[in-house]
Amino acid sequence: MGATKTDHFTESQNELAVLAKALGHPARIAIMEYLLKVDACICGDIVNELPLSQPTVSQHLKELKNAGLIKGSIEGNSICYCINEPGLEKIKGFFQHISDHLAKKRSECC
Amino acid sequence: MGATKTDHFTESQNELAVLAKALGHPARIAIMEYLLKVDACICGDIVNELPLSQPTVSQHLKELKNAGLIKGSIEGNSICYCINEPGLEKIKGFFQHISDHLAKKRSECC
DNA sequence: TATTTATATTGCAATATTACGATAATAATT
DNA sequence: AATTATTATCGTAATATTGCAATATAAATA
Repeated sequence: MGATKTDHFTESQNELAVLAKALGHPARIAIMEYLLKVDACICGDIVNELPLSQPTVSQHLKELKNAGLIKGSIEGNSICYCINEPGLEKIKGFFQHISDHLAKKRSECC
Repeated sequence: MGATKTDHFTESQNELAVLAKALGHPARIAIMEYLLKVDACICGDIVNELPLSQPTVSQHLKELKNAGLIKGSIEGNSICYCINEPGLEKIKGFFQHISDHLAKKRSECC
């Protein structure tokens, strides 16, 4: 055991879980916030912003990229990272949906 | 190693990471969706809805509760679970914030 | 072409997560 | 009081994640 039973859940559920999981680490939240703060593509000084080694940061960036939350394009000998909107909209939509639903039904529960 | 360096990040970053991590499993997404679908407190048939054993589901419910995404109150000999709005609003706010910010700056990036 | 700069990959140790059988705990019912 | 129903906890095996040193890769520059 130890492996998630992904094939027992819907594609949508797995997809949302992948997105949420990618954000389930403070370093990756910090990366997203930093990319947002600088208001543009940022070419690699993310390592200086975080209290983690270069290989570790690189790994976190890879996970965010795999999940579709950021994208990186080669820019000379450095890499330009920025937020990938479609991925973000997908997970935002999930919370919006829940929130809208709750607004209608608030009184019935607990 | 293997332990997250939580003390190197802000409280807000850690808090968001905890919420996102709690949703980083398809079973826990499925639980949230189910609680939403039934429109009310649900007394324990979550186990029947999921392709997982009772102890495993109980563990997932505990994680969602610890993260503040659901709440459970004792109702006779069963337990009434439902979505905890404040936790949900917190993580929704994070995505809303990013989304709003991106809407303004879209043209500058990538 | 050698060197520097920037990022990725590999390998490994420490720790965390996932899943479930067995069992415990609690309250309702008989 | 014994039984049943419902949920939680313990113990444990399998797998995943986290973090970093060492190393590799790739592009710019001297």
